[in-house]
Amino acid sequence: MSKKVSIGDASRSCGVKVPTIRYYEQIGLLSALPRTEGNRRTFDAGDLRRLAFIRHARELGFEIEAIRTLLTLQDDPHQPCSSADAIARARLAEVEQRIDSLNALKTELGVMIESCSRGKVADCRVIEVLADHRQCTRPHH
Amino acid sequence: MSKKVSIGDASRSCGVKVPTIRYYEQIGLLSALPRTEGNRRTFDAGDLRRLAFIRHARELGFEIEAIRTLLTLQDDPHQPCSSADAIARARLAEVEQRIDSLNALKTELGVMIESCSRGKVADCRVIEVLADHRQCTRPHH
DNA sequence: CTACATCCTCTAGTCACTAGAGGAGCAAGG
DNA sequence: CCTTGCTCCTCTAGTGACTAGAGGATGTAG
Repeated sequence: MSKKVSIGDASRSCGVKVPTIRYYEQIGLLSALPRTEGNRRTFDAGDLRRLAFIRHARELGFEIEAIRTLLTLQDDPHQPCSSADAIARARLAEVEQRIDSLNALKTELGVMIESCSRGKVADCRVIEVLADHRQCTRPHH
Repeated sequence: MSKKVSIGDASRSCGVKVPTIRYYEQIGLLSALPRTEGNRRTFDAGDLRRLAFIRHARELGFEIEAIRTLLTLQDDPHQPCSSADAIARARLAEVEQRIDSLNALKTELGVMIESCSRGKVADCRVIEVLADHRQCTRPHH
């Protein structure tokens, strides 16, 4: 009934590389896809939605195991969504921490580059700052 | 002459795990460390500096190969420091990009969590947003 | 002298893919 | 019908930067 597409089409329409799709099937993130007579995988609209879901979640930095949980939740819409909420919150916390440390790093790199005299390595602040942790602008790590 | 310390002491003083130190030696990031009669690695002040340099650079997100380049620059202070500068600049650009995309992500996760009705999965915005890319607050990816 | 901590080497596992070999299916042009 | 060339298949191995564990040797404190 519904249109079936090839792995190449699925790849193009969802923006997930062909080998990655096969990998997702292999690890059971996509359930075993039906094959044509010639042993080629076929994707229906549901498979494509699932694949797009995975892609989007990966882009947001969710780990495969977290996505696996989200997918099982999605498969049973009568469960309370607190698990999904918890996963998203944990991810948010991670992201916020990462942003903080990247900001500290940005400052530090900026200082390093600014103060590089562009002469010889002997005077190079990039090397110097890396060599001596105490020169960090902030004791962030 | 200079005090020699064990791998455990080096680990504690530099904040790099013991197996990681051995790994760095194995890949040639630390040159082969002298051994005691009992075949134990010994670290002098120079080795510790080098290790601290590596640790710091890793914390700043430099890749091993970039660090290898930085270390060879450090070993020959008469070279121009433009390579070190270029590495740092490239890294800064990466960091800035990463911060931008994490900020976009943070917004998105925030919206997802905010609007989760904390009911059943059927109504859960976390799942819904992940399932449908078009609901993203910004078309950042 | 006996615990026990620390060290050694070596292999294999992690995560999420990515690359490549070697071969089969399929659609279009000649 | 045949060839060209694309897509697809499976399988194995490689990536980066470690981490875990087995199995054994060495060093140190009581």
